Amino acid sequence: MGKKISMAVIRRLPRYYRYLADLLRVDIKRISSKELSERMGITASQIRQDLNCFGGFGQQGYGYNVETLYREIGKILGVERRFKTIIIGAGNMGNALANYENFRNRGFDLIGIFDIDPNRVGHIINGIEIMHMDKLEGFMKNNVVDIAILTVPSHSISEVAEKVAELGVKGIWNFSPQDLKLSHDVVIENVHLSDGLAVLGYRIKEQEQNRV
Amino acid sequence: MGKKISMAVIRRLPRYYRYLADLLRVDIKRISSKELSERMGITASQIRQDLNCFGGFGQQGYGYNVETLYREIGKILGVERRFKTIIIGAGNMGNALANYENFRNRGFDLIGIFDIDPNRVGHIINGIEIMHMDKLEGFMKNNVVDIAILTVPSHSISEVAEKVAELGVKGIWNFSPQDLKLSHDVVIENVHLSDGLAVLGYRIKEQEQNRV
DNA sequence: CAACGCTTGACAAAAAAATCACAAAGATGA
DNA sequence: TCATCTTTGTGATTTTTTTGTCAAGCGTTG
Repeated sequence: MGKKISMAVIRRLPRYYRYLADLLRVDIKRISSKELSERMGITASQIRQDLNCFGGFGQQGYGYNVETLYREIGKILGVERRFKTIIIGAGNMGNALANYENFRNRGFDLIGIFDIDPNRVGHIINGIEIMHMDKLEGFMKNNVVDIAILTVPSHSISEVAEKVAELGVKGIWNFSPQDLKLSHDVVIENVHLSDGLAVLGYRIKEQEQNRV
Repeated sequence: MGKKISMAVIRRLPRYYRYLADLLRVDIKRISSKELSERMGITASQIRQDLNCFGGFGQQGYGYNVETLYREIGKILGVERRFKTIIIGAGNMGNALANYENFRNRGFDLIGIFDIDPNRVGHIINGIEIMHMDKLEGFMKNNVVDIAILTVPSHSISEVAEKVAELGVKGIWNFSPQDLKLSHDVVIENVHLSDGLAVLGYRIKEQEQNRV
């Protein structure tokens, strides 16, 4: 296993995974890179090359078996593994994420929700009671927590991130507009929703100009 | 204006914009590509090349004037322009987005929220009353709507998207896990939150293996 | 005001990513 | 069974993106 796979490929995998799930749902058993490429709007060549990074799942003259391919990509992404997950920050975004059913299907088990606001503590979201931040340390010493989803205000993001990192979290999903960088070797995914919106604005502006 | 700017560059602009806002906040007047590169964790060369796509904002021996650069990037992204925006789907995610104050600062004015659920209609989010989907068409004929944020369930996403496209929306910000593709020339940004989470899972798995 | 140091903008080089093209192998059908 | 058709996997090629380099220009200092 010498060759390392580029992030560009990895970031496409969830998309393949989604499309394959769609195919399974409508009971399509096999798919060629060509047909998949048409559905996804990328080149067949790219699909073949991407999938080949992980081994030859396809068969000449036949294509790919949808179920096998789905399972294999799932394995690569780690869907078979369960990640114990907590949410810190039970505001609107925390709420929305806590209620997002898809996460469980993808291997992420929500086991705790924390907030600093006493008015929120005690409320139940999606079957889980919101705990006060004071309880975080104790909770994390009694439970293995793999991932912390941070939906706290910008001004406290780095403090909270440091804390969960020290307490042994393996990954952080950061929803604050502030980029996170930690000394610990914790994997971080920054989301930055509004960046996407800004790009949307740019593209609209550009299209309006081009139409003239 | 012959040369076209690559998406790779565009997608970095909001990040520059954020960092510059941070600098302004702490009253830093000037910044060199070298120092900015250290803060952002990218190469100085890339920063200079990116910024140069839009014209020479910098000055030899001095660096970049933070405020000027901030304003210029804002202009490129279209922050000075206002986008009239509606949200369709007042569930948890729609709620979270409706309450996200940052949007207004970035040029996006929320002027309407719609939902199909009669129990939600009439409630007020962030000063705006949720209207029933039946009212959408009338609303869009009486108001210019630039952007529709779609936080509806997957099964109705394409129907709703088609509708707002026909009614003249210029951009769609799609939060459903389903990729959107329309015939109309509407600009679409798909979000796919859970893709990011899946990548986080992959990276954690990978790091665990490498540590062995 | 001259000399020095810093930093940009531009171009060149390198690296990474995407695409092309085709031999090889399995599927299909007569 | 055999010929034909389809489609993969892969090395070569092209394109895109990132990084490196340096002359030229500006600011700063004495």
